[in-house]
Amino acid sequence: MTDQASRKLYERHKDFFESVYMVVREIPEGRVTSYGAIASYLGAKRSARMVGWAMNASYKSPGVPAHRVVNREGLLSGKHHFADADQMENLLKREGVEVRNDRVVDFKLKFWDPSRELEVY
DNA sequence: TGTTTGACTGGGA
DNA sequence: CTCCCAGCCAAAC
Repeated sequence: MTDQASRKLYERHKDFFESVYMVVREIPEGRVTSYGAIASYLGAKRSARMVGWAMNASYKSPGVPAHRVVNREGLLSGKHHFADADQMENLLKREGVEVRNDRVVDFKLKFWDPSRELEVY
């Protein structure tokens, strides 16, 4: 591996959580995306779990709408990490996203894909 | 220092 | 539909 490549890898890793937060902050109200879609946009397609870790620590960073990130099936897999068991669902419903049985209704329609909606820098 | 555990996912049986 | 697996890698233990 070249020096440049390893430096790039290091930089990407160092800023990964912050990069995740930047993307999540761009999710419009009333829309949702998935851990994998964010990872994919950041060039780490197989690191969806790391996006989960980032969300786990997201309370430390202001203005990160963590409730708009769900899993690939539209399930609210992170609901237990919010203050109340129903907070994630309530936040979504408040902005017009219907939720039934811990799943986003019309997930396909509400889905916001950063790879399609954001410019690649 | 080694192992286990996940806010995950795509593929396969 | 269910179940399993490999790949992923930071934390926690």
